[in-house]
Formats: sequence, structure tokens, C-alpha cells
Amino acid sequence: MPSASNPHALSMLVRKLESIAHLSDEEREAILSLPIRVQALPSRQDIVREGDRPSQCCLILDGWACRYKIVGEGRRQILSFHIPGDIPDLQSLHVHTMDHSLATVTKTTVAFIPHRALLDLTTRFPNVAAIFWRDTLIDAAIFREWMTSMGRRPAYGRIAHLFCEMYLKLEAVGLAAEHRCTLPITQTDLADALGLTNVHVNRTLRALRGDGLITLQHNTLIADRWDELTEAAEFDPTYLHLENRAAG
Amino acid sequence: MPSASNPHALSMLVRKLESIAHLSDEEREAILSLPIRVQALPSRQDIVREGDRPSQCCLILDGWACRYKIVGEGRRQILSFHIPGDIPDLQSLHVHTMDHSLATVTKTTVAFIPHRALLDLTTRFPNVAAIFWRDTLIDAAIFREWMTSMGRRPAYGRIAHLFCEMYLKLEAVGLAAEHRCTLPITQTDLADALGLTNVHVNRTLRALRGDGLITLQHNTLIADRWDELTEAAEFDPTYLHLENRAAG
DNA sequence: CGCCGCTTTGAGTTTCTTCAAGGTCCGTGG
DNA sequence: CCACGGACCTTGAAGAAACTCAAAGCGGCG
Repeated sequence: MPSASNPHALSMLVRKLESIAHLSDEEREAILSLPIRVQALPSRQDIVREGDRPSQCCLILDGWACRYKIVGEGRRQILSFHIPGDIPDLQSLHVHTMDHSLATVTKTTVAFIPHRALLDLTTRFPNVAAIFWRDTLIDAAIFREWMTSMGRRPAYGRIAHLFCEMYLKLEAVGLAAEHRCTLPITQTDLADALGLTNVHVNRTLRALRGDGLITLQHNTLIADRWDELTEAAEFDPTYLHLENRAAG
Repeated sequence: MPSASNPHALSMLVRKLESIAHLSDEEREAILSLPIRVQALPSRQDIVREGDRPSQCCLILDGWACRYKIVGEGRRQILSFHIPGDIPDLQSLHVHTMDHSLATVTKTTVAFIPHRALLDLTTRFPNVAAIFWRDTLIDAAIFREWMTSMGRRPAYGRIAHLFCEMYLKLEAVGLAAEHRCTLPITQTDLADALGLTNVHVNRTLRALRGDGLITLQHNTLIADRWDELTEAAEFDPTYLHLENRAAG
């Protein structure tokens, strides 16, 4: 269902950017008038593949996506999860060959924005360029935290840490509150994101539930004891650099 | 030993940037005339610490540095290694609070460049801004590859992969050739970078040596069988995005 | 109702860790 | 010149965390 220009779609991007930096009225207007092509995608579908040289970026409007790499025979590493407001392949503006793939996790609505329009925007508004740059830097900060989790946290804390992170990211764009959020991913996704197996994730989730830290059913996560969850995760939100919490 | 402006120092930065993008003469000149303060540091010394809000960036001129986080009691995760030409804290230009620390590995010479001078440079030369942005994006690509290693490669391939990466990074700035390079890090550093213990790294190195893939002594790494090493690592250099190999 | 994808559980195995003790190398000081 | 100390490397033995393989249970959707 292509759409020439849908202000509601781009307002998701504005909200995301305002969760990490300040936008002037003029900048907000310029972003809202970016040309987009809206598209609905089924779950589990590749959007961009490793080796591609895309000429557009992909803004998530609804649903979840993930970046991943495949190594060896069928071993998958999920590199990040993406929620509405994210542009998971923003790096393709300046790094032309994809070194990983991007796929939907759930049924997803995305908006494609031509590189040309984004580059033009960054030329006219250097401050918007800086904010996009900042967004990719926060992306990198999250990678660093995931590396730390995979290298130095046991499964229990690793899962807890991811839950804390996803909750705060969703909250920052107004998609979660009261320590409750949707988590539309399978245990196998979780395992591939955390460097574990689905079996071990299953057993560790049971431990988290047994300790009363979380409730997780029907794709809904409830952090019943947020403080204990962050403690188990050794979670410090600094790395998310959410300097301006978005209003709900 | 402060120095008002040392063209030799900044030529290391120019060489690094030219290994990932093209610079015009004017841009090169502007970079070479950045104000710097050169400083010699001993090994194992913090340069910037988690929580700091630096007002300058740090260019490595000689020696190695690393970024790291400490979690829990004394568990360390090394996030990246840095070699001459790198600006490991370039992200501090737009992400003001450090979410990790930066330290020397060996005796190191660094050049500090004020944020103000770098921001001014990026304002005057948007293309230089794009190249700096690109550099931080390649940084992120390397994080993704490390995540993939830690999540989905066993110790043997993980070590092999790091060796391939460091060799190519050194080669790209003219600091290595013929599958031989310096590797001035301890087995404990290696362990902390790869999410292993020093004991296990030691045993796995023995296996790599025993298989004839590498020679490693006196801080010198020789990839005796480069092709088998890359194969063991499932190494694909795409993620380094070395589009313009620097001449030696 | 039945299928398919996802979750759960069990049993046995591997990889990696922990703890502990020697060994080697090298710089420093007597 | 040699003894000493400290940092780093090496090795052994035991144990824990996580994996593999396999099967059964659950649940939502067509």
C-alpha cells in the first residue's frame, strides 16, 4: 500500500529522535515531509540481506525487526532488535555494503526513505545529521553492552539485561509503561540474540519466573520486581543515552 | 611533551581515514592543521573513564589502547583494540557521557584534539563529518562481528577471527605485512576481549600452534597458514569496509 | 479437528571455568 | 653477577554452565 507522504508514519521517527535529542520546529517539519513508501510485511521476512547495497533506509512503523548474521551452517546471531521509530539500516547511508541482514520478526509495517532524501536532509540541516549520527552511536553503545553481556554475564543475568533494555527502549517511545511491555519474540530468537540455545533459554526463563522476577506469557513481559530484575542484570541504563524521555 | 601542531602526528590520522574513504587535498590540509596536544602515556593507564564527559578526543599515535567495561566484581570485557590512527573516543563528540573506559595497553603516544576543533572541522567540511561518521559506523560493524564471535563461535575460531581482524587492520595503515604483525597483548587481555578465561585462551592457543596455523612469541604474531586461519575463523573481511587499502 | 510452530522436559555430553600450583622471563637492586 | 620479585604463561584436576539430541506437550489458526 504505497503512500506518497504520511505524516503519521513519520511522527514515529520524530518521537524516536526526540527521545535522544532536541529538534527545532523547522527540523521537525523537514523530517515530517520526507518522501516515504509505506509497506506491510509478513513476519520472518528479510528486508535487506548481507551483501546488498541498498539505496534506501527502512523506518519501522509497527512491529519488530532484527538484524542478524548467519555463520557456519545455520548458526544465527541476532545483533539487535528494532521497534517502531527505529531506522535499523541507517548505517547504509555511509557504509554501502550490508555486512548483516535485516528481517522482520513480527508482521511489520515499514516506511522506506530514499538515501537521496536523507542525504539531502542532512545537508540542509547539519544538526539533523548530527542527531542521525548520534542515533548510530547509541546503536553502537547498545552493541557494546550486548558484547559485555555475552562475554561476561551468565545466562540468567543476560536474559534479565535484555528485558530491562527492551522495556526502557519501548518506554522511551511511549510503547510501554508500568514495567509491562509486549515481547513478540520466540525463545529461539532470544537464544540467538544472547548467544545461547533455545533449550537453555527455556530453562533459565523458568528460573526467572520461579524467582518471581517476571511474568512472561502471550508475548507480554511483566517485570514483577523491576528492582530485583535490574539487580540480577547488573543493569545501568546510561548506555541507552536517553537524555530526553519522551512523554507517554 | 606538548606540541602546538605536529604534522607527523596527524598524518597517522590521514592515513587511517584514507584507508576507509577518499580525502580531497583541502580536507587533508584541514585535518593536518588540527590543534593537538601530544602526550606519552605508560602502559595500563586509563585515558578516559566510564562516566566522564570529555571535551577532547584521543588520537593514538603509537602503541595500543583498548576500550573496556567492568561488570560485577572485577570481571572485565574488552570492547575493542585500537592502533595508531584510531580515535577510539570519537563517539564522545555526540554522545557526551562515556559508557565505557579507554585505557592504554602498551606504552602509548596519543594526541588530544579538542572537541571544539573537531566540530568546527566537521562544520566547515561536511564530507569530513561524513567520513568521521563512517569511521564510527565501521567501529559498530566490528562490534557486530565481535558479538557474532562471542555468541556463535567456539574459542578456537574466536581467537583465530580476532587474529585475522587485527592483522588486516594493521596492514591497512601500513603497520603489518606478509601475514606478520606485532600483538602486544597478554593472554588475559585476549580472554577479556573474547569472553573467555586466560586459562582457556592458553590451552586454545596451544591448539592453534599445534595445528601449525600461527606462531606467537615475543609479542609477534605470524599467520603461518593464513588461508587455514581464515577458514577456522570463518573470516570474511567485508565488515571492515576497507575500501581503499592504504599503500605501505 | 488437525497441523505446525513453539515450548517444555529428560538424559548424557562437551566446552569452558575455577582453583591451585609451578614455571619462565625479565628488570631491578644488592 | 646473581638473587629477588612481579607479571605473565603453563599445566593439572575437578566442577559448573551450557549444549546436543530426542521426545512429548501445548496452543493457536485454518
